[in-house]
Amino acid sequence: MPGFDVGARERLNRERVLRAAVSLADEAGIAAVSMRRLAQDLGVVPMALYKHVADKEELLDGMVDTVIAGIAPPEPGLHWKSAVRQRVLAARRMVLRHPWARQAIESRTSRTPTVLAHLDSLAGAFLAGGFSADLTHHVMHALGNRVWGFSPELFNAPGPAAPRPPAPDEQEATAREFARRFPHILAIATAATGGDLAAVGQGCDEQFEFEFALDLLLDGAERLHRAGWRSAAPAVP
Amino acid sequence: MPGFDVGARERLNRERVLRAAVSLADEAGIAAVSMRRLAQDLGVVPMALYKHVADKEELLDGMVDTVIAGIAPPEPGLHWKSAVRQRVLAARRMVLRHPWARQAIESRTSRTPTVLAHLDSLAGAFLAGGFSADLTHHVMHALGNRVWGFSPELFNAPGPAAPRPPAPDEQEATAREFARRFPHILAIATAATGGDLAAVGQGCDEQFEFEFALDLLLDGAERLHRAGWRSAAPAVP
DNA sequence: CGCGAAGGTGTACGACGTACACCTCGCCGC
DNA sequence: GCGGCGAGGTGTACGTCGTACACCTTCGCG
Repeated sequence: MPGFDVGARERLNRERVLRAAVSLADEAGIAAVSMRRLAQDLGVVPMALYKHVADKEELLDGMVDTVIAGIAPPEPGLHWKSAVRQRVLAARRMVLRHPWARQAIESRTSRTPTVLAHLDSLAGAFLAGGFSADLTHHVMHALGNRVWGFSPELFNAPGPAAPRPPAPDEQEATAREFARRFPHILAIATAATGGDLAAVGQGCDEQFEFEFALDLLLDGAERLHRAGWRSAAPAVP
Repeated sequence: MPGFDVGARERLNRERVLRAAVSLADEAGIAAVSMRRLAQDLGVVPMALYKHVADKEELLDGMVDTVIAGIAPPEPGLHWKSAVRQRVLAARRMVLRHPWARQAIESRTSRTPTVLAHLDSLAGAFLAGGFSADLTHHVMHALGNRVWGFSPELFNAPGPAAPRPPAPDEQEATAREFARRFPHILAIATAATGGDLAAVGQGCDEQFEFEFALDLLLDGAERLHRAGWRSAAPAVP
């Protein structure tokens, strides 16, 4: 009965594919995003996706694009530092909503217009604040991945599940061994918990670390800017 | 004829496996490192590798370990800043020798003893310089991936080959469009080449960017240290 | 009404990681 | 010498992946 299929799914298009992929990644992790699984979620045969997306790489690019496009622009008329800060923290909120985005962004190689637009907006804030293009360039590099709202996890990034919970006695032995081999790590890890040794395992306040680093960099930028920083002149013509 | 196979390959062991994997990655890229291909290089059947390595994850961990273990420690008795700088730049030389290491490190989730030893040594330099554990902790986070000798590539990381060389006329149109949509990017990209528009495509001086960021962070750290920085005290007991 | 293109299908191929059962040494105490 | 035992290497097989290619269906438009 053609024309009668009540629940007939509407046609696919690029946007529906990307949104489904983002949802799938949100719910089941980026590793679960395979062409086959995604097609299944869309009630369609795997090869159908290839009519809307060149290949899996482009799918990932599109997913990253989709979430980056949702980063809120800062209010207009802000001081450059606040503008940058707002935009970066907005990016961070996005990354916290889509934890897979961190890894996806890191693995992307091409720079799509959406990605460029974000970078452009950030660069624009510095330039509007009177920074030289030169200094802006270097400061953006100094920010690094923080422009995407994340910084690398230096210490713990335990996967879905920790390998195994050790027995209490061997845990004690392990801790002693750790303290002997990596005393400085122990010192700074303990510092993060205010001296509470037992709390060391839980990692640190990521948000604080992120803002600490962001401010360190922005303050450094401000100091250079005020000091009239310019890159060493190349050989004069 | 047992006992007669003149060129009999000696037995495998974990180290031989890891070294072969590193060589393979050096020569053919990290994507070429599959259990099957690696086994072939070693003249052995794929499953043989599993007697020396639990699974592919552990292989990658081992490869990262192998190269990190080769990072030169800084000379003793250095000022903290020089010590950190030397060790980080040594890490960078390692990453430049093994370009795949960047991606591999980023994708690793577990922190092996070798990895911890590197971090510990770095933390130790700050602490020996009189930094509080607290400040050291935050500064290490601020350094982020730079402790491994790389910073994220904000702009170009073209894969093995650029997608395709556009015809000159459409290139001109593309450039005009780019300038219209991303004026700030254009400004800072041009700055990096000293105003040479034609040279924009080649990216920037990565080494310079790396050291710029590193120094920005280290100088910021030094300023905080000298100012007697301490994290906001938690509610007093 | 008919046709061309856009969108969806079915089948198939060659990778990949790795579970599991097996074989084959080399070394050990006897 | 000898029996056996454990570490190391093998063979086969399964399920998953991305995607090439030929095909069919549906829709919009002249």
